Amino acid sequence: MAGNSRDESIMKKVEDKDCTICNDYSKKQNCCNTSCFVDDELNIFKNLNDEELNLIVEKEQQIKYKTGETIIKQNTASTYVICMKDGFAKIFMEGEKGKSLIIKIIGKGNFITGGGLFNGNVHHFTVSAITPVTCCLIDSGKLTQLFTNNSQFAVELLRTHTRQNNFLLSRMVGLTQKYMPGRVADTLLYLKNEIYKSNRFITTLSRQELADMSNMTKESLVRILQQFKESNLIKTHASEIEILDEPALKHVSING
Amino acid sequence: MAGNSRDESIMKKVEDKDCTICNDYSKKQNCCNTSCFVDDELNIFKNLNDEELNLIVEKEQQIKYKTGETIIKQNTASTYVICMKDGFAKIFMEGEKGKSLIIKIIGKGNFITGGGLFNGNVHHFTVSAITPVTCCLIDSGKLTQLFTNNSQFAVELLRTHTRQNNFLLSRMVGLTQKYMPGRVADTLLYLKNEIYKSNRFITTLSRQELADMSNMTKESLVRILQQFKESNLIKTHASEIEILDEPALKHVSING
DNA sequence: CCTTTAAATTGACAAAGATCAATACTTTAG
DNA sequence: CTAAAGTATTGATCTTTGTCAATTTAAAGG
Repeated sequence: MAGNSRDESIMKKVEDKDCTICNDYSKKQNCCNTSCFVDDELNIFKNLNDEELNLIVEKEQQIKYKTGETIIKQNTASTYVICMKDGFAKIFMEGEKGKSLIIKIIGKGNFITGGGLFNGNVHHFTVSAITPVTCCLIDSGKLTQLFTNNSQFAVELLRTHTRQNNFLLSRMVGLTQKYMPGRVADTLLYLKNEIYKSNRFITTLSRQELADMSNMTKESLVRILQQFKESNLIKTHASEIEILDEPALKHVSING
Repeated sequence: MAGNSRDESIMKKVEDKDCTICNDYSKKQNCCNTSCFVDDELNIFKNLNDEELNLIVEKEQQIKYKTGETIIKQNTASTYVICMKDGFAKIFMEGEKGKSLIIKIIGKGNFITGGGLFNGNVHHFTVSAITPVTCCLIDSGKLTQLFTNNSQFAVELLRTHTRQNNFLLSRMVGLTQKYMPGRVADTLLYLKNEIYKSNRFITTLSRQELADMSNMTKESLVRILQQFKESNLIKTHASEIEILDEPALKHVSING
């Protein structure tokens, strides 16, 4: 969780440059711009025209967070929709007794709208950076303006929310009905397929965080990883994890 | 789960009448009509004008289900939004190994849109009647039409979805981070405050179903109820449950 | 390179919760 | 009213998972 001074110094360097987009020398950070939005199926802004896109990013700056910094704090209100431009963050809920439950990891191109859009704007989760993060904060008031003229945009937002809903439902069943090995298998497959997109990856997630994703203690998580290693399902060296036998992990996920 | 023949006979009688709304004697069931929608804050149709409301209910009939009948089956596609007109239903997920997790109970005035609205229309949960149910099935294609002209309606739908999202998040934390007494307390408080709206209620939910709401076995649920009775938090006679000490139950919910 | 601190791992033990089996109620069907 | 079937309750026992303490490994700062 502690700040990382090497990352920090690199960031400072970047921040010291003037805005490369608008060339306003009074600005020490890049502005947001339409390139902030990855051009994929999940982009809620994909149906907007240039004029609409510009309305959204107008006057917004990119914000940078260091590893461990809180981007959104649970139970506080904010009127931002966040678009991740670079880096990874964890979305998690802080329960009583200091326990955390990590709902998902977000990366480049992902949006965070879940909180209380049109609904009091209170966020029911905390978002914090697990690597240095660059993101755009878009005032959600601007979204409302778009609704009037562009119903396709509303459909897109609704689609995002039903998708999120279904994700939460399947996660809920997984967390409540599977034994520990099944839940750890799910976490590993999620990281491989959704986040790092590689069989072998170096993660900045600690064992405690992997445990928070799998709803168990760090000790239990370590023991399950150990079992997986002994069965040759995975290989690990400190923060590097390699999936050796995905079919077997899937089998554990379903039957474990 | 088995059908209830007394309920059935009553329903048959109702079904044999002609439509009391449109007086079309060829119809053996009531049509849907604008009175299907309860006039409260959660009504997603509250901002529609008469013309729009009529578009929605036009040609739709009320459908009746018997206790135990399946209204929506998990992993099937349907293009309906369901509006509950009478009775109660449970929304639950069927996991592997035959285990069920009841997400919530719905009653008069509630809508079911969660599934895959604008998103493939596949429902990720099963809905089944826990009492005789009357509901309207509204073709979701009609909703799309409304978007073009009424952006306020889109906002309303989004609001429903963010609310559902936040509900799922808090339920997820409750189910994963609380001990059994806390989870049972949550279930009882939910039934009292959200469903039956009375300290004393007779429920058609079996102990198994109460357990499915609390993520535990029926035996464990019974034991916790027994403890609550011994501590004078509740009183039970078969299917009747009475909350005697709500503050204490809330205390168990938070600290249990 | 060494010191200090944090993170990861391991083992022994305790607690929470599930399973299994037996018994007691309730409800339904005749 | 009574038998049969389903549901609820209880106790004994086993499994899963968490807790605590000790040890090892890795990382950060000088």
